[in-house]
Amino acid sequence: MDIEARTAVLSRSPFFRELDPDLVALSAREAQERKLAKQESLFQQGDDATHHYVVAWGRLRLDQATPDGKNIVLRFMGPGDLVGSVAVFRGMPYPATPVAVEETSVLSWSAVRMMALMQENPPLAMRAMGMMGGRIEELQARLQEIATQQVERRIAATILRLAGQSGRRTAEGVEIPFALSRQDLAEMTGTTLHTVSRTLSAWIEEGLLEGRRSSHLVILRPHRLVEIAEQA
Amino acid sequence: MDIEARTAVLSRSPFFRELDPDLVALSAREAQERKLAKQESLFQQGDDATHHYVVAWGRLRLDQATPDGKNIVLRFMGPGDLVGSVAVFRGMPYPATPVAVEETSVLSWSAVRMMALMQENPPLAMRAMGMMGGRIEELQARLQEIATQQVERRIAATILRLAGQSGRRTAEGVEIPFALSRQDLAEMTGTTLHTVSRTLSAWIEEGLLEGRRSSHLVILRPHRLVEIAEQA
DNA sequence: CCGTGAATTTGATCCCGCGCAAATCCGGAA
DNA sequence: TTCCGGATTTGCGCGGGATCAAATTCACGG
Repeated sequence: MDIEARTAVLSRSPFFRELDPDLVALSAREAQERKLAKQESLFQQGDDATHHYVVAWGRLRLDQATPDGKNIVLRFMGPGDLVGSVAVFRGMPYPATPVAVEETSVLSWSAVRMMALMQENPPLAMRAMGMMGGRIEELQARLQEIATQQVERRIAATILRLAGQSGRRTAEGVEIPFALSRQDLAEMTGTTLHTVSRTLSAWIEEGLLEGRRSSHLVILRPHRLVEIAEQA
Repeated sequence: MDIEARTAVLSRSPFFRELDPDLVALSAREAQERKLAKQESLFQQGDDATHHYVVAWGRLRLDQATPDGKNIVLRFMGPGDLVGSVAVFRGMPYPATPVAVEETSVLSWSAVRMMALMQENPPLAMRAMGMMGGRIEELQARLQEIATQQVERRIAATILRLAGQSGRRTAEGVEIPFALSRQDLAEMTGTTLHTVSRTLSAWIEEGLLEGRRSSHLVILRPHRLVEIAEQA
């Protein structure tokens, strides 16, 4: 990817968007690019946090392994999303593993270099805080869901959240544009793939969704899904 | 509270600790103090986020109301903790309500003033990011617990987390130095007060804990509690 | 010191969703 | 085209915790 392409990617990312063009250009020039094959990890949970990354294109799934061998999906990340920064700012090892769910390209900067960029460009630091704040609010919302709502509502809310973050409007409805397994949804909602499968089957039956087997999910009746997510 | 007392409070807070003394003194001088009676709220969920706060003394419980009238406890905050900043950085309304569980004093700064302080003092901005990162990791850990572990383990983990954040070593064990109801624990762990009550009763019976009724909880055998939290 | 009410404890029952098992269905490799 | 393996679907029975109920027990105001 040449510098222009990188600059274009960065200026579209929520992190650099509308910041000083010189800063964006400089950052694009200094970034290292890395490509990941499907299934490949950007780094491993527990590794020292040495770099900040921004997804250029593709899709990552952020997995957290539990001490007892289970796994939960913290989130999916696409173009423009910031990866690894939380750990770098804390000076702690990465708390999760980002895995490419399709071929993916990321740009990276070393911790020290990004620190310097932020110190020289306070607006960049403000952006980083805004993004971390967004992550906190998302996590709080999910915690609230899982703590108070039944499985069906959580699955609906999770699908809607994914649609809001990455959904693409198509002729039939809103498509979630990447492979999302029943297992993934189970690990995002704190349930089992069995329950997710049963729930989605019912919804597909009902004409609410489309996406049997491994095709991408398409929400045919978003409003109805919102009703399920909010049902009193 | 006079300037010296404020300065002392701030220099002990994780937010200002070991930063430039002039900055700490300036911040202390500019802060507004506000006292809250027991049960009083600092602000309401949904209010515009206009100020950053640091707890000087006392204790706040951060509550999040769900759309369907339930409530969850996001965390407890004590001296040195930062309140409200997440929302201010996002430019969104406060997502939760901090309620004083005992008489409490907070220091505050307007959003613009704090922004200026951070832009002039990058290390302060870095601190803020570190603290937000800590919040993110805590939320991720809780999400993992609630998504994968049984209630008993979650309650144990929650008590241990509170002990780690605010616990005081006493002759008998580790005390959680504020009123923490069964209901509070239930709203932190995603269960009901009934289940919490049963679980704690068993632990008290077993000599693991102390704190029937509304006295403060004391962990008599922390190691045993860790075992429960980590039981395979 | 007593009465009142909220917090806690405890009991009994029910049911959502998990665990286990098995069948089925594709996607892709050869 | 066929075969293989992982993903998905579906059935069934049990159990952890929720729900519904009620009894206790303190803290506290008067």
